[in-house]
Amino acid sequence: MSDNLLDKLNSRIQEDILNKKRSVEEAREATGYTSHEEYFYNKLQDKIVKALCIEDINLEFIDRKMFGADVAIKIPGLLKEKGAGVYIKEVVPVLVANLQKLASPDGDFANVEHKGIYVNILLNNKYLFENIWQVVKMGTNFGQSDLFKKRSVVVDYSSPNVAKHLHAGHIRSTIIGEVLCNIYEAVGYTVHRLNYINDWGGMGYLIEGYERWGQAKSNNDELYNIYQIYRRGEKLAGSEADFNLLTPEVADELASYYGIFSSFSEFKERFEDFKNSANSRFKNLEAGAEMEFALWSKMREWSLEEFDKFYGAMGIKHDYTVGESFYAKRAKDLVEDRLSTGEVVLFTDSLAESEINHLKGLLEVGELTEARFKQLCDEVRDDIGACFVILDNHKRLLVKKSNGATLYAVRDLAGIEHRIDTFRPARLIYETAEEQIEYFKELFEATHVLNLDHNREVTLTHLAHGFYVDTETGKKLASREGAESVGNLITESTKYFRVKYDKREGDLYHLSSEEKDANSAKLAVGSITFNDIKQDKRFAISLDRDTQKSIKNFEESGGAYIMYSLARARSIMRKAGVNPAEAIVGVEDFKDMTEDEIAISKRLGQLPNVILRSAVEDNPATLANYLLTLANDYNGYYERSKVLEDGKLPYPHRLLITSAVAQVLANGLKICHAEAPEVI
RNA sequence: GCUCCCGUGGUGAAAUGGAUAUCACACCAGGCUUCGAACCUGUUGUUGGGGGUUCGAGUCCCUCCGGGAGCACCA
Repeated sequence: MSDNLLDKLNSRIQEDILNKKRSVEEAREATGYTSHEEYFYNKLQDKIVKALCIEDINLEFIDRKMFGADVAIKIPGLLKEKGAGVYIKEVVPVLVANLQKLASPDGDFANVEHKGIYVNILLNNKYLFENIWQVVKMGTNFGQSDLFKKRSVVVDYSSPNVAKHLHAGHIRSTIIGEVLCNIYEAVGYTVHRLNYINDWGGMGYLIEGYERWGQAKSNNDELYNIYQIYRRGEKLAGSEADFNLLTPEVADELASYYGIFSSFSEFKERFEDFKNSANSRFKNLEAGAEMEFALWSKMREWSLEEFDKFYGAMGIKHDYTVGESFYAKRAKDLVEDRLSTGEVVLFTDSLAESEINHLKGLLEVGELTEARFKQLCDEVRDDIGACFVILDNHKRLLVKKSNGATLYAVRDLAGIEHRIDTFRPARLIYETAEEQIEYFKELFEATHVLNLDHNREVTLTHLAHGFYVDTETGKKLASREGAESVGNLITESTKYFRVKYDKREGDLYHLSSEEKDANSAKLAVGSITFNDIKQDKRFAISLDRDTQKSIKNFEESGGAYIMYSLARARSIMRKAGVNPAEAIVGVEDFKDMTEDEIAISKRLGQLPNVILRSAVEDNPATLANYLLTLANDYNGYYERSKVLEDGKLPYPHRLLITSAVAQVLANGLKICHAEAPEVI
């Protein structure tokens, strides 16, 4: 064991990770699994598969009003093999004949008919009603499945930077990541939620900056200031044109940071001096020097404190918070190890020469312009002396600078190695903004070149979400504006809902002020979440500069709509005051089920498969849209069919349906990270 | 310039290659003495252009047009 402070810290972190891993696994096992085979939809499919002796069938619930049937069967494989003409004329009639044997007025199927490429089945209402029963009987387990049992997945989401503020992009990553974790858990995965903090690259600048300009304010704002000063200096030192645009005031301000200067070259010198000090700070930090290490530890804490406020308000809890620093040492070793095996390559003059020859070839066949060719050649020459992982198509991933320092890419590779070896996951997922798409593609390719994924034993996935964009300009929000939104979003949104509460009248709303606040916060979190997940994650979400307008958009995203529907259903159940399972005794004839009830029954039965689809497609929007549709179905039903009349229950089955809808909405919302208040 | 992503009503979105393209918001017209009106009912209005593959295309392929992002020895 080394005396290096960082090594000591990291071995403690490693121990924590292993302990936490055990408790995550135990918690998963303790939760138990719900068999996917038990569901109405799957039993129905099984019945049809057995009757037809064909495995590859495709079932779809359809609208009885429109098609006069409830289920449409398509057999894609056979359709393709035989061709549509033969399939319709010869195959479908046989299928229909086979299934018709099962149809009877008292059985499950009322009628089977041929409609083009489909076989349509009309179900008996009593059979459909079993579906509703199943929801009520399974309760909170309804929707869960065991399809990915005994497999684990590591999800890396949120991933903020020390000394920077959380910006709008982090909100999306955090929300989408969290909901995806819930979805994976619902289909049986053991899920490891991981937050990767960028706390290493650039820390030399922050430490040196803090020593020079710090005001001991001990928070993330302070660090962000220092970071800004450094960035301004770097930008000016890099461009004489920008330097010449300096106003005297700004020049004076910079002089107070970097020292007096009277020309561009002098400023460059001052900045160079700062940079050199910063680099030696970083070397000290890496070596575990006490002063630098102590300051770095504090800085980390200041930033984490700020991030935790947001996570706390959103109710997000990662299982592991791991810094880039955790992988720093392994990253260096990884490069050295793989240099010796030849998987990491030192870019030499002769390699550069052959690369330039390749570019010449492209120039000759006209794939490159002369200017582009020159630019690429310069890049190739710059790369001499640095180390790379060589990828396909003449791409290369930089892993070690010519001055010997490693880069974030290597720490990411070390991170992948560590996660794979620690968790042995079936999947390793990164949820970030779309700007990193290319980078992750190369990173994963390098992972495979180095065989860190054990011959693709692990599926690596980068999920990219679109930016929040400014409604007016259509452009990505600047991070400063984003930071402001994060600070305000939740509190402002909570206020917005609180005002609505105060406008309410009636017995239902006699809540204490604290209860109203707590419920408003739930509505705020649920609405913000829904706004992020209701659409395909790849798309940009526009955020108005006017916070009030943004909040209005959140409400309209549908989260509040679903929560309202649920609160109303629950209210009816409270008023009825009976357990639906008891009320239903005696209801035997469901011939009178309305169109609404038939539609709702089929909709309810889809939840398990909707969750499964969300999991397989890594897309929370599928689930979110399903819940919106169900809430919509239910609200229409609510208006048309009363459950209670004068406090009595003339149609007990309506209470059962209400109860089933409430259960499905509640289960779905929970996965969507939106907890509905009892009273809205 | 090169690479990637996206074009569906006025707006934001949905739609394993399949039936009459669905939903919300907005607009307009109705509906609370009625299980909770943060709701419901109704009206208007849509697959960027052009080719192709297919029995069948919003979905797949080509091309053009439009919007966004990435192209650091930064993270």
